[in-house]
Amino acid sequence: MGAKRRRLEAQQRQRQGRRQRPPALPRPPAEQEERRRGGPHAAQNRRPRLHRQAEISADAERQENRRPEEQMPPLRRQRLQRTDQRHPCSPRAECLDTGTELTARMVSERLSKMSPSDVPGSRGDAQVVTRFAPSPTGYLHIGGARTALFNWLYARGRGGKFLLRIEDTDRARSTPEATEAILKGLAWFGIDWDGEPISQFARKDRHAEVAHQMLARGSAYKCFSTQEEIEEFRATAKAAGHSTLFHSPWRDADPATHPDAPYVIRVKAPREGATVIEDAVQGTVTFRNDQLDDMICLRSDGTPTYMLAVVVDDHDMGVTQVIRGDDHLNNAARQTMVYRAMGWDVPGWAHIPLIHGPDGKKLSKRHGALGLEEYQALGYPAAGMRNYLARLGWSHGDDEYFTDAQAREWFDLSAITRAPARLDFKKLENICGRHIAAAEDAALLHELEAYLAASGQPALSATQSEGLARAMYCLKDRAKTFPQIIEKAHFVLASRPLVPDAAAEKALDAVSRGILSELTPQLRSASWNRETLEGIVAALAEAQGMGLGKIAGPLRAALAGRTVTPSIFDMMLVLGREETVARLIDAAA
RNA sequence: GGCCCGUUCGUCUAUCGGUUAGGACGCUAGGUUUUCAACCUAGAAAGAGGGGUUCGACUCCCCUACGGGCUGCCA
Repeated sequence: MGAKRRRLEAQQRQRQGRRQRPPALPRPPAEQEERRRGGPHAAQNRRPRLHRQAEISADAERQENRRPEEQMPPLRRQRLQRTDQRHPCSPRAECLDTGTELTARMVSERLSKMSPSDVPGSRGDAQVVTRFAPSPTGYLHIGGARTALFNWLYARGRGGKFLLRIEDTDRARSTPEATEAILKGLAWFGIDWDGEPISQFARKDRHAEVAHQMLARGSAYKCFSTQEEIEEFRATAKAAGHSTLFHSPWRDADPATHPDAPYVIRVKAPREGATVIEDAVQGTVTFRNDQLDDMICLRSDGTPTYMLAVVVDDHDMGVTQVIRGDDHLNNAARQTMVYRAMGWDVPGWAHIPLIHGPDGKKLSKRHGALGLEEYQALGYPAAGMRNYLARLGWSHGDDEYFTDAQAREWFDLSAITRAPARLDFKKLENICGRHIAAAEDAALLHELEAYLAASGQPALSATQSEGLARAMYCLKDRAKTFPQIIEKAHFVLASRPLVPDAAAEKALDAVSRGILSELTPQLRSASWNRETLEGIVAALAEAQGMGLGKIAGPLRAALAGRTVTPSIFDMMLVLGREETVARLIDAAA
């Protein structure tokens, strides 16, 4: 309920933010800076904040949140991770030791080794910087593709930068193949990114460095509690019906009492007050700090946790808006603690709802296509996918069909819906059909050839390709997908002698064949243009005392060997006199 | 258990307290038509439930129900 209102407020704020950069209300320096940099958030909320702040503890006041990460396959990803992850045999340390070669080869090492300030989009510029941060553990999920699209549209529509970061810190599940699949998927989708993709794993030393800086600043501490102790605590708390948030006994311990044992570094989170997330999509979301625990930043093996890595990377990359799945909304509050601990500006947040299957349930394998490449293999054009996906969960008035340029111009975080949307293949097809009809013939042919390759079908011969190019004009306005173009293009892809399918066979009965043979001599001497051909066929129909429809059926069957084709006149024009006559003779025989 | 988010036609959505609740996809019925697609006309189709606030709530507040997320030395 309050949602809508919040959204409206956010919109207003956003509008203001865009017009008048500097925030209207007084905010802490850090926030102002952030607002100046970012678009949306910038404005985001501010209004309720004043009151709230009064009741929030001093250090909780500048909370905002932000942070990125994430990526995509929100839906089932969690499940997979959970199961995989809890696997007893996935000790991170081991993976780290032996997994070096797992680093995706497509992820530039050079970049990975750059110092933070060399990373594209580094602070300083006032421009918008967004990023897409997928985990290379599989294909590019359709939901992830949409997240990438939103980030891309937002940045590109504002002259900003769109970066790509591969979250490959899970050495056991990350593979170079998956990274490649993701990059390829994005390339097909038509989304380009600035600079080289960044490997999160390659930045682990920087993450550790930040963890130690927090330690030095006193905003983090060493915790020597063992996992067994923590588990035991949780079990007991749960049994007693209490909160399972773990409060480390080492939080305020005297360093002199520190044992010589493995430890993790935890953020010293505020325990009073609240952390407020100003989200461009979700509105103002408040979390009581006593609901947040001292999350671990650095594991006992010295590797960073996702919560830390994501914040450090987004900060170093200069990300101004974090647009990700709403399954991370809670994380935003926790990640905010790291930003505050380091004294960094919190980016603008935008947690978008996930995509559900046609039945309203979380998208899963039983819904069919999950990976973007599957959609390519199914024959949907990329432009149509972009349009459809952009419109799913986001709207711009009554506009349903639009170009990339319009999407970039119109896209706005405040117009994103907060409820999850379902995939509707009928509408997807409708939109795709419009894009195919509007596409240029040559471009369509290229994409169609890519479709054939992606779906494992044989490539076109030079003759077929040439024929398709000539026929495209009469194929594209009656097909919604590439398979449909192929179907209707059978007349130009097949060569004599044509083998009619059952339906076409039926149309070529004895009577029909007789009529066709009367047509042949007339066509031999006709001038080959539409008017003449239409006149000849119409005259023949009249002479036979039948309508054009009666004669078009057999003619269609003879020319294409199919019953679903372009107009018979278009086929004759594309095929030419010689081929047309030859096919009629074949059929009449 | 605790915290957070969500809920308008079948689906995607519009709606900034006052509308006959609009559009699109899909569907139904007609029309056009050389098949398919397209196109034209018409139609069916929605505010989860309950309390408030208000002259007036889809819009604001609360509760309930249902759905989702988080609650890890996962990301």
